[in-house]
Amino acid sequence: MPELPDVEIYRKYLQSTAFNQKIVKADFYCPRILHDITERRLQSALRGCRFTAAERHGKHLFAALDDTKWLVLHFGMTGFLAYYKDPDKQPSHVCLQVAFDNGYYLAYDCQRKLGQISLTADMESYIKKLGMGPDAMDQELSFSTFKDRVANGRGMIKSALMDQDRIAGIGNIYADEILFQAGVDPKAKAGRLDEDRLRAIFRKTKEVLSTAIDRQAHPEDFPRSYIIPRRQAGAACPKCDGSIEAVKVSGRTTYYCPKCQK
DNA sequence: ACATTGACCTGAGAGC
DNA sequence: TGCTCTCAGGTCAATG
Repeated sequence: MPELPDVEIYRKYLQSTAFNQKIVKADFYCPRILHDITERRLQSALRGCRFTAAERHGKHLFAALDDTKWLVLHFGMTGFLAYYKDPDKQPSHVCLQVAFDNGYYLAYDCQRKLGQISLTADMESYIKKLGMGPDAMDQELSFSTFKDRVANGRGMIKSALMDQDRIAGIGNIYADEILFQAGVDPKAKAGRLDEDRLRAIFRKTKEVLSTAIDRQAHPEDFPRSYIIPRRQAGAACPKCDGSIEAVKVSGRTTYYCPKCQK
């Protein structure tokens, strides 16, 4: 689930729930999710601290601990956050549970355990180390930077959009939506697209992602012209009288309308 | 340089 | 009802 819009919603959720409360305890339930850090070190980094800020870069969430270090959360395919007081509200695949002094808990839940939890003193260098490109929603991201990063190579445009090293934050389903809204064939060669199509993709990237954030990433609340709520082969295209087809692009199932996307 | 495949994990849903 | 099969919104490494 968690692509840029979902992680942005988690960021706001964290901000509006767990901020500025003292952490009294942290419990870990799946060691494999820890990345380059031991349970002990993370435990001692968390205890006694408060979450004081939350930033997002691509699909990564950075939660500041007393403004001195960052808890880094990546959600894999199935991760999410939950804040609750009643232990009955605890979700079923908790990997990390933080207890606060007000009696509430914050859980990082990840059913398939494909996410990662880490710690860093410096967010910028962490991002750099991972080789991530600029965030897709970064206000500073200009068309020319976007073009330089995305419109090169012989690969397909959908793969380029999903490549976190080029632009961070776009995953399988939002790549499909962006290309559907831009009217571009997901298999088109990234390096062969003309200026107009690239501009359309750039514009739709911002538009689709911000629309998704506004709608809380609930597909049922997306505009009627969106393809995301209709991700099945044979579904009616929301823009023409054709129908949606499923194909594989870089191994990922891709839904698109062959009539609208050339 | 790029596409493809399989691996990492677990569970939901389809089909029988 | 229960079994088996396929698939899932992410990423990485190995292979062609």
